Amino acid sequence: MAGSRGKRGGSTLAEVANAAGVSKMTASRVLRNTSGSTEETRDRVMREVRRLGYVPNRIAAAFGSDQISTLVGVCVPRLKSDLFGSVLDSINQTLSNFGYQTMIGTHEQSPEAEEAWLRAILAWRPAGVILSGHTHTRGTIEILRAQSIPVVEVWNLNTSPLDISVGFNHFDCGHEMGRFVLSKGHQNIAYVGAEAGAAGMGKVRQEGFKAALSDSGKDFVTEEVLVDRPNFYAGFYGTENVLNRISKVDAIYYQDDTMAVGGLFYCKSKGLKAAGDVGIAGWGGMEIASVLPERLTTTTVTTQALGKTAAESLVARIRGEPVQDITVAATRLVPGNTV
Amino acid sequence: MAGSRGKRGGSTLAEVANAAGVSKMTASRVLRNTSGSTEETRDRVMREVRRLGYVPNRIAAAFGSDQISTLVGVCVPRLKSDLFGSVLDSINQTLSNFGYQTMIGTHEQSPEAEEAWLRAILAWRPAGVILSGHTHTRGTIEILRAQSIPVVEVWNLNTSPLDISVGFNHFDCGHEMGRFVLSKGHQNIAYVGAEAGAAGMGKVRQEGFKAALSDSGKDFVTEEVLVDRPNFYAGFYGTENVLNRISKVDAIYYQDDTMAVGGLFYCKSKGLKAAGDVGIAGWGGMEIASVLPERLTTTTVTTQALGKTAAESLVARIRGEPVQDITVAATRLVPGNTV
DNA sequence: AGAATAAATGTTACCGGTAACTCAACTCAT
DNA sequence: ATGAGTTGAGTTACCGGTAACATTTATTCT
Repeated sequence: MAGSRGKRGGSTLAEVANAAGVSKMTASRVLRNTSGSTEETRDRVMREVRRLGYVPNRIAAAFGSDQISTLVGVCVPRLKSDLFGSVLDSINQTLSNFGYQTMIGTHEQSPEAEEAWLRAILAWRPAGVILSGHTHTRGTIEILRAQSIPVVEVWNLNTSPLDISVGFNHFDCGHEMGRFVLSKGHQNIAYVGAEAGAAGMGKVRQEGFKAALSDSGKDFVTEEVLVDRPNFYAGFYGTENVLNRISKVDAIYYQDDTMAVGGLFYCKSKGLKAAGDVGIAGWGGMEIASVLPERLTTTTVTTQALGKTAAESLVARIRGEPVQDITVAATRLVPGNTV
Repeated sequence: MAGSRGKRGGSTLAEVANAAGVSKMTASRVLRNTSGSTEETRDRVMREVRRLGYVPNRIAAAFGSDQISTLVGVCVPRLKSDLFGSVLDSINQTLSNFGYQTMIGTHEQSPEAEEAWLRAILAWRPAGVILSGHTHTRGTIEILRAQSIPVVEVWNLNTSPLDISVGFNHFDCGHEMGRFVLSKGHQNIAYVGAEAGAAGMGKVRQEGFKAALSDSGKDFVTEEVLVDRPNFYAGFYGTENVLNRISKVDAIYYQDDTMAVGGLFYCKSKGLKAAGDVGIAGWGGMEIASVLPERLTTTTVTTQALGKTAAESLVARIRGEPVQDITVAATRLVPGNTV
C-alpha cells in the first residue's frame, strides 16, 4: 500500500484547501466553525470536503495544537456485568454527547492491572480518566499527580478523592440493610459473597452491615466469601455451604442481587420459604428481581445517574468549570418480601 | 497551567535524550528496542526515563510515522448486556494483549448511529474497526471502502462480509430449535421478542425457526415483538399477551434467555408447567439458567471465543498475515427440560 | 471621500516523535 | 596494514494540523 511514507486512505486538509482555492488555515477554520467565514468560502470548502471524502485527522490536530485531546480513558472491573455495563453505557453516552471518545480498560479488581492500563492510556494524552478501582497503587497515584490530569473515581465514594469522586455509599447501604433485617426479627444472620482476586466494594457493604449488627451486640454467625465472581451459581453454592454449616441461620445478606437470586433458588430447591424460613437481602436492584414471584429485598442503585454525573463532572473539570468534588449517587432500600 | 503553547505534564523525548547525553533518535531507538544499542547507552537512557517520569507520546508517534496507530474501534449495540459484554470483554482482552487500545461506541441497532460513530472514530486513524451491526448504511460501506481499513463484522454471520466476518449462524440456531420443538410434539407455537428501533439478529433466528415450521407445513400461530429491549420483563409481559390472545399456544420461542426466563416466571405465576403446558425455548445460554429449578431449553453460544477470534482476525489482517474471511462461532442446542 | 475599524483570509513556525540517510568507530580477512 | 563489512549513533526532513501574527478586503463613521 503506497511507498514507505505514503499515506493510507483519505485526503489531507491541504488537498481540500487547494481544491477549494483557499489556504489550509481557512479550510481549517471552516471545518471548526471558528470565527466568521463568508458563506461562499464555507460552501466551496465544504463541497470539496464532501467530494474528496475528507476525514479530519484528530491525531494531527491533537498533536499540533496544545489543545488536549478528546480522548477519555475509562477503566472498570469488568464489562460482563449489568451494573458496570450500565455505568459504562451511561458514561459513554454522556462523553459522546460532549464530543469525547471513550477508551476502555478492565482491571478485574487488581490495582496493578489498573496501573498498567493507566500507563498505556496516558501515552495517548487523554483529556481525563475515570477509574473504578477502590484502591490504587502508589504508582497510579504518583503518575496521576505528575500528569496533573483530571480524574474521576466512580463506584465507591471516596471521601478524600484524588480529584473527583462520584459513588455510592456502600457502607451506609450495608448499615441500612443491617438495621432493616434486624428490625424484621432475624437473629442469626450470615453473609455470602464472592471475590475473585482483591476485594471489591461488597466488602464495604459487608462491614456496614456488620456495624449495624454490632450496634445490637451481634455479629454475622458465619461469613462465606467464595473465590469467584459474583453470579447466580456462586449465590446458590454459597447458600448451600452456609446452611449446611450452620442450620440455625435465618437470614443472609448477599453481595449483590445475582447472588441473592441464586440463594433464593437454593432455598426453593430445599423447600425453604424466603422471609419465613430464611430472610434474603441483596444489593443492586437488578432487573431479574422484577419478575420473580417474590419481591427481593434489596438496595436499588442509580447506575445511569452515576455514570452521567461522573462523565459530566469530568467534562466540567476538563473545561475548567467549577465542579463538586464529591457526589453521592442515590441508593434506596426496597423492602420487598424476602426478609 | 503554563502559557498558551506550554505543554501539560510530562517531559519529552528530547529532554530525556539531552539529560542522557545522546540524540533524540538514540533515545527513541532504546525505547522501542530497535536495532542494537550499547548496554551502557541503554542504561543511561532508561535511567533518565525513570528519573524524569517520561511517558511516551503515542499521538506524536502515530502522527510522525506512517505507522498506523494502535487504536481499534469497537461498536456494539449496547454495553448493558451479558452477551455483548462478554464479547466486548473478550475483544478488549485480546486486543490489549496485542498492544492495541479499544475505543468503544454503541449503536443501539441503528445503522445511522453506527455510521456517526464510525465517522468520529476514523478521525483517529484506527488500525481497524469491529462492527456488530447486521446492516450498514450506504455511507458506512463507502467510508470503509475509501479508507481501506481492516474491518471485522461480529455477531451475525455475514456470508459476503465487507472484509472479515466472525459470527453465529442465527438462522441455523432458529432452524435447529424449530425442528427440536416440533420433534417434541408441540403444535401451536408462538414467537416472543423485543426490538427497540431496528431489528437485531433475533429476527433472523425467528426466520430460521419459521423455516423449520414451514418444512412441516406450519407457521407461528402468533408473533409478539414488543418495542423494548429484550429483558426479563419484556418476556413476562410478551408471554402474557400471547397466552391471553391465543390460549391454545403450547410452545413459545423467545428472542433470548432473559425473555424466556421472564416467560417461564409468567407461566409459573399462572400455574402453567414448562414443557407440560407450554414449551419454552430461549437463546444465548445465559447464566441464570444454571440455577433455575428447570433446565432451560436453549442454544448456548461461545461469546468468549467469538470475541477472541474477532480480535485475533483483525490483528492478523492489520499485520498483513493470512486470515480466514469467514468464521462461524460455535453454538449448541441444549435440550433442557422446558420443551 | 478618506480615515478608522472590523472581518476574512493568508503566512510562518511549530508540536514530538520516526524513517531514511549519513557518518564514525570498530571488526575481520587478506 | 589496508579495504570491505558491520554496527552504533547523529542529522535532516517531515507527518497534518493549529496558534499567533501579518495582511488584505469589506464596512462604518466623520
